[in-house]
Formats: sequence, C-alpha cells, structure tokens
Amino acid sequence: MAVTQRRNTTQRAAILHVLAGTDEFVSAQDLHSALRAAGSTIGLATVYRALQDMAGGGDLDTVRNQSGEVMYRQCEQPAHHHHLVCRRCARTQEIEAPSVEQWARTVAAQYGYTSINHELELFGLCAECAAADRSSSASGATE
Amino acid sequence: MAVTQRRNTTQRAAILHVLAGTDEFVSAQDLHSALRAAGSTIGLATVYRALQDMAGGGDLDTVRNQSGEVMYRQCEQPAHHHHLVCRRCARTQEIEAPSVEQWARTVAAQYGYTSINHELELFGLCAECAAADRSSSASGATE
DNA sequence: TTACTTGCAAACGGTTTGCATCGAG
DNA sequence: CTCGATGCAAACCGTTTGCAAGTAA
Repeated sequence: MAVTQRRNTTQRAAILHVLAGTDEFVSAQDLHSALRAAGSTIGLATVYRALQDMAGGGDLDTVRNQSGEVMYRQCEQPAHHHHLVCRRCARTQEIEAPSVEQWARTVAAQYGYTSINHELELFGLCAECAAADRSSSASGATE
Repeated sequence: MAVTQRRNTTQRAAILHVLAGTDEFVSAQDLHSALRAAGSTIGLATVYRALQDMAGGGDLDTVRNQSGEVMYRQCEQPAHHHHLVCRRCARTQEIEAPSVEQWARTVAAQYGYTSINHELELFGLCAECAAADRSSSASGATE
C-alpha cells in the first residue's frame, strides 16, 4: 500500500510556496497564472495534478466555488472544519462546528444512513465588503 | 415586477411532469435523456434553460453533485432546508436544521460577516445500499 | 538507470450561447 | 402578427488524459 511516494520537484515546491503565502482559497487556474506571472513555465496540468494529489493526501483543503470551480487552500487545522467565505472578496475564516458533526450523525441515523460525511460552508459578506457595499448603493436588494 | 411571463410550452410541461414524478434529484442531462427516451424531441439547451429558469424562480431546489453537476428537484418544503443524499443511489431526504441556521448566523456575526447563507448537505450510504455493500465484499475498502 | 513528473495539446463533460425557426398569445 | 421559446451545433470553461521528454532518487 504505497503511500504515493511523490517526488520533490521544483513545481510542487513552487505551488506549496504560493499556497503558503496566502490564507485565501485559490483555484488551480489562479495558481497557474500566478506561477506563470512569477516566471515559472509550469503547465496547467501539473498544477491540477499536484493540487489533487495534495488534497487527496489531506494537505490541502478544498471548497467548491458557487460557480462550480474547486478552490484549494492549505489546511490550518488538521481536524475536520468548515469555512466562512466572503462571497465578495473570498476572505475566509476556518470555523468549527462540533455540534453539527454530532447532529449530522444523529439525523442521518434516523433515516438509516451510515458512513456520513457532510459539507457545510457559510457564505456571506465580510465587514469590509459590507461597508463598501453600503457606500455604493447601486445594486438592488435580493441577490 | 413582471413574474417572468414564461410561455406555457409543451417542453416545460414535460419537464415539470418528470420532476413531479420523482422525489430524487436529477441532473439536466438525466432529465434530457429521460424526455428523449419518452419520445420527446426536446433539446438539451431547452432543458438547461427551463431548469435554470425554474430554479431561479424558486420552483426548484438545486444541489451540486460531489462531481460538480447541478441536480434539480421540485421543492417540497417552502422553507430553507437541507438534504441527506445517498452517495450510491441518490435517494434523498429533505431534512431541517433549525439549530444550524441559528448557529450560522451567530458564528458569522462573530467574524463580522453579514448577509449569510449557508450550504449544508449530508452524504452517506442509505440502509439499502449499505446492505448491498456488505454482500458484495469485492472491491477494496476506501472509495 | 528507473519510473515518476512534467508540459503540451487534445480530449472531456457539463453548461451556455448564437441563430434561424417555431409557436403561444 | 409578435416576440419569446426551441433545437441544433458550436463555443466555453474547468478539468483530465495521452504521450514523449525531463529529472529525482
């Protein structure tokens, strides 16, 4: 049961470097352009492969964007946790939801479901964006 | 405040008919093949357009599949609710999480976030699939 | 040297869009 | 008759994969 002995390549190091430098979620594409902009000649496929690899190994945290894109970010907390993401600027807080874990298991059991895992993400407007929003009273209310 | 005066076409009726006939989530593609199989000559684009339309109008409920596909289903509960989806057979239960609503608002507020909305979906193995799983002890453990 | 990695480009799969035609109102 | 809706096919977009060349171990 090989633990997938990944080689220590320049590309992977570069990716990790970028991820280490931010605490926001970034998409594979973002990461790729960032690296390119920084002079790297890394390929998109490599970024995707590395990212998946790392995420699969539990080194990265992933969230699916509301538009369907997968975003990656370095895990800060080893344990399972959730996120509070600003839908405007993507600023992200890692949050814990101990009671939800419990609740999920209970509710699932009620319906006979087992092997539960849950996805819980909070989206909102962070304080700054909300303020900025108030200034430019352009757009309508809902949505 | 035009209520989006959609025309009452055969296609839309057909789509609604299919949706009314099931309580599982279906993808646009599924819906399309189902309709085609039933003899309709409806186009994929039409299905997508209608589905988005209905979802946008609050008539349909959507969940994003773990593989990124959007699944649609008729709303049964007018209020906000969540789902417990079997990751094997897609059997779905609508569940409520009153405490989560409250919790989300509180946690978000702690970080200064407002205008919160949350996504919470539970994935698991329903009783039947779990049983079936136990019988066929062929495949490996994880995944 | 071995065989995992990489970069490129083509392939994919879901979704969207342009456009000429169809049909509800 | 009008203008929204439809079907088709092509365009999109994010992601995956095949393959020959590169490189860590």
